[in-house]
Amino acid sequence: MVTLAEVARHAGVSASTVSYVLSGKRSISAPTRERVEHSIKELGYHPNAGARALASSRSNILALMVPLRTDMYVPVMMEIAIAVATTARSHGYDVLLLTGEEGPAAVRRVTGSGLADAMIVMDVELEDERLPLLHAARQPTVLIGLPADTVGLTCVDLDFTATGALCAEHLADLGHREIAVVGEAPAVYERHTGFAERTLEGLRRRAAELGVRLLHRPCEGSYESMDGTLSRIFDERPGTTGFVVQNEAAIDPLLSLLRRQGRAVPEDVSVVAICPEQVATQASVRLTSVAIPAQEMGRRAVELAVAKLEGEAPEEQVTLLAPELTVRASSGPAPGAS
Amino acid sequence: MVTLAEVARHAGVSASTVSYVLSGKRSISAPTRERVEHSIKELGYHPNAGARALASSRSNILALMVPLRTDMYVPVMMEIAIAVATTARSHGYDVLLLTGEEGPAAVRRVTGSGLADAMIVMDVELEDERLPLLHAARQPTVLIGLPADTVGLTCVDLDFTATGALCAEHLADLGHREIAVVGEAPAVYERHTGFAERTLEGLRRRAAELGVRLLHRPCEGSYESMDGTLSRIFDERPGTTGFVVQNEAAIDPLLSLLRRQGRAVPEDVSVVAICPEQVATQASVRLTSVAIPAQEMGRRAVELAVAKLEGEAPEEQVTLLAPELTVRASSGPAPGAS
DNA sequence: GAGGGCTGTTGAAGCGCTTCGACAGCCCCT
DNA sequence: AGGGGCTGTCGAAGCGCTTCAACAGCCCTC
Repeated sequence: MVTLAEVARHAGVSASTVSYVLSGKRSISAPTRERVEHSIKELGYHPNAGARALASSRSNILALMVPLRTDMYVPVMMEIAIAVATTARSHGYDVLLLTGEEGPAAVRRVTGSGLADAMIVMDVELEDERLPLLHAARQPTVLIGLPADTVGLTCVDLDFTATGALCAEHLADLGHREIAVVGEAPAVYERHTGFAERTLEGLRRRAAELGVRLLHRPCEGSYESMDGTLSRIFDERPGTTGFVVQNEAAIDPLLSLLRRQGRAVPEDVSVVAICPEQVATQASVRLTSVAIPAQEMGRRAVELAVAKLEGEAPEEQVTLLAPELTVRASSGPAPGAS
Repeated sequence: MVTLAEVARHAGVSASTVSYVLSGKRSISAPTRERVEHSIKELGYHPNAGARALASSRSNILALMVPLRTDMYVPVMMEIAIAVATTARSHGYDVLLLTGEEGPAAVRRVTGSGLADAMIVMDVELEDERLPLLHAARQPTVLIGLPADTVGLTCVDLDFTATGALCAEHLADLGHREIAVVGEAPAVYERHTGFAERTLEGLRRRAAELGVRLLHRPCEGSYESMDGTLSRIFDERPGTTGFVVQNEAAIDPLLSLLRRQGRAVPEDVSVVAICPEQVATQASVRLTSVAIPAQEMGRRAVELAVAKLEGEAPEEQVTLLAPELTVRASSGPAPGAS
């Protein structure tokens, strides 16, 4: 284990000089710097993380809380997590992975121990029980998702209200008068995850403005439950010609079932999905969709966290990413529309 | 920020006593222990992670390297990662998330800085460039996956050779004489990921033993590429009645395409999948499958890492989990078989 | 030519914890 | 009654790094 002191001795300078070469917090003459850098390389020196953290009260670690449950949007979560890790690295931070399992206790542990410099919290519920703790924490926090009350919080999310509105609008423009929304699993609504409710609100409001009828049904991601949900939708609203799908696991089942029922997409029914690009382009029909910008969300979250750590960001800041709808092969004019 | 010293003062004992109460490394009388514990609670004390790591040269952190690419088995990765995080916590460790992006550099950084006490590496290639570094590292390492040479390494993986054999056997038992294997994406084979090659080897060997013809085709997870692959399979081997699918993203497209072609599952063709249970049970046909025990793999990896840290595990140890094939609705007797 | 302001470097004081060796007091044995 | 072995507690020495105050030497300026 090579230490700073050994590097200093090897380079014929003091320990503090080596430290300053490393951190760049003081100017060091070129010859000295080179000598030190050479010694570092020659000895294979790596600063000890614990000692650094202790002396500087900075761990250079960002904590990321991911939901424990794997009942929803797994690929999205993974993509965000990877974007967070990658972006964090590019700013010199490592990422600590916390599962939601411990809940508020994890927040207490991490903020109390100084394990991480900042926290990024995913899968925020409207009245999330971690919020009070996060407010009280010394460390800056960034939420991916929007709680009910955002006072004093930094949040990043797709603008799901606008997303819902955009989907409603697209289908209405194509002449569809009866739209069915295949929502997330019931559990998602029960735990009051903001994005599901906001999407629905956006859909409802815009649909009402445009005089379109809307029917919302939560749905699990399985083929079976999609089958049941679909039957019930057509029983209740036989005139349904437009679908908005939010549960990405339900997309394949839906397309498959529609085909089996002899309903052609997009000739008989149009489908708009809210899902990552990859899912939209890999489905059996290339899907008209609003992309979930997972990477962008992860990246922004890290950048906000880093900015807050450097004191360059305001306490309260809600970043809503504007949704973009890409028209592909799954949506078209409503049958019988002029 | 409450420190150990403050707790000690509050409890009227010395700092070392508090430390020993916390670690349990020396016996402390009940009254003293209670007094200290009370003070800890009252002051809301949390030990400082950096100071701990410095003094004890233990960070209580496990590093987990996940692959950067999201081109394969994302849900499996996520499940493993979550199992790792959960199990680690139950042993008092936190998990540092590293992406494969940095490659060997990440290994160097983590082992050099003492950031983590041990490493768990996923997505190991047959001749992985990180292996030499891991061998040289002070920290114990556990691989999830098998490289070509396992000398001196601790590895956990599903026994993919046996998995392949099991699939071949199941279909052969049902009377299928021509089997097609829908493999992983070509890129997976190009980078020589062990599990794909081992599965194939198991399939081939057992198929040969049982006198069954085998055709292997790599395949991307998209509907389109599955379409192409399927046509080519039936062009080349019109008598194909059995399928083994390894790329879980190809499962839905395959079932969907077979249905569209008027081939009934399992009456006309049988399908066996290698995938997580959830995928098998949620598909449009409940799939006969060999489960990928993601949770089990994550859990075992952590337990091995912890055992090595406590000096209770041998240096070299390859744990191959026995595959289990569950018969569901997608496989049946070959048409025309007696 | 003296004073003031830079620049580059240093020594030393911690950061908060673990852990080793020491030791006080007690019980038990002979 | 005295010695040996426990048990429970303490003091102090670091762990390897950051950072502050101090200062030596230099160039400029008036």
